[in-house]
Amino acid sequence: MLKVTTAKADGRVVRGDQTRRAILERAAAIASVEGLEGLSIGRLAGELDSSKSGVFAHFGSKEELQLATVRWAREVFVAEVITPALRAPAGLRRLWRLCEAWLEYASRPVFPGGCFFASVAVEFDARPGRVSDAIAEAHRAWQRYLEEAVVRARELGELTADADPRQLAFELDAFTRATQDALLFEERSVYTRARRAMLHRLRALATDPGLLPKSPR
Amino acid sequence: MLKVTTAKADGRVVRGDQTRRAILERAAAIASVEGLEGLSIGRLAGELDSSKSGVFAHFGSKEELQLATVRWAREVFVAEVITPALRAPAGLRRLWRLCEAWLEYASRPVFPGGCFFASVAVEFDARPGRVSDAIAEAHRAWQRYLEEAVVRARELGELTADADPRQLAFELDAFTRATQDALLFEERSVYTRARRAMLHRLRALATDPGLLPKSPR
DNA sequence: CCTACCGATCGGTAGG
DNA sequence: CCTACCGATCGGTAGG
Repeated sequence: MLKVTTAKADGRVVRGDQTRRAILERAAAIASVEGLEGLSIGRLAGELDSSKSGVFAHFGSKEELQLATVRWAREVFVAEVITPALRAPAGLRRLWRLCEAWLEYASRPVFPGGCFFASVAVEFDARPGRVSDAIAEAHRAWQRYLEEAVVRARELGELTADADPRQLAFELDAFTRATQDALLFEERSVYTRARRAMLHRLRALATDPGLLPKSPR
Repeated sequence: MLKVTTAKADGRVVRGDQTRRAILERAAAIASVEGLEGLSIGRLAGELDSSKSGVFAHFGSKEELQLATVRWAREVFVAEVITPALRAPAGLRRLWRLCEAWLEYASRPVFPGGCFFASVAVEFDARPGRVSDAIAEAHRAWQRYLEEAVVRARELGELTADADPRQLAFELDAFTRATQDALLFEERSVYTRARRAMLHRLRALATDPGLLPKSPR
């Protein structure tokens, strides 16, 4: 107990947290390219100029490292996509900003392998276990968030009453994920294509298309 | 040379081909779940009650095994999706059969991990090399095939002139791939959702909606 | 096709 | 946080 206090006092806990964050940042980047199974503790240590056991000690098992990486990526996703969209007024404009923020997040790219969740969701979709569950939960949360944004836009009368929130969220999500091809083909035009598809779909259901951008970029 | 002839005569080459096909069938099934990197020669041998070197000898390297598996999966895809659609008359009906055959292929499922190409395309999208190239080429061929089906339907006057083939192919392909969620969430309703999305999109562009199925199933 | 092996790397542990 | 190690498994080879 005294030791913990001492550790805090001399900054060791703070340094430990910074190291942990540095590990997770690198882990998420690697996993977006190589997958969460392809992510190895030895390689991670090598890239961070640390020892294997030094990395290992922060998590206790590979599965815990994977789970912590999923949680970290989720925080990045919220900061990059959800938070920026909250600056737009609720309703259709926020729904659109959500779509646009996703495109920016995927195309910048924030993770070198494109959207972290698009990559690992496919990797774990046919595997059982806690990591798969955590990925599925994060993915579902994003789809629910999109769906709720549709519901809100409809409540505000900015989408027609016959817009099916679950169906529309599915379609918008499908367009975002299809942009993963940009990496495989090294062709960025797919982001424009996704943007056009989303805009076209929303325009058809909008009561006031003026709330959406004018031209397909 | 004489030896080769003898081998043919006593059926060894035929048996070799059968073994090779059995290996590739299993390899494609494993890879759709674990990925083409997660596919190991040792595990493959174990599942086939063979020895590691017995499997290895058929391909010479892991990369050649991966390439042969991609070619095999491509043949399966053609037999399951392209060939059935050719029974429909050219134009909008064939385009629709193509979409429907894809849904059946993915949902049956032909591969335990869903669509083989949807799985490995994401796995290899940020990696260089021959395997990635082969996957990209197969994926592109499917998109081109969809696009050509759109062009043909438009030439026959069954789709309006303003239907953009590349854009429409992108959107239909996006809906097919979003069905991969069915495995992650263990929820088959996503196939119905994809079907509805495709049908809705095609109806809006069809000059005679009577060529498409009446009700969204 | 087999057994028997190679060096490298994996996740994880012991002891400090 | 480190070095040094464990058994298991990887892709690949030798020799038959």
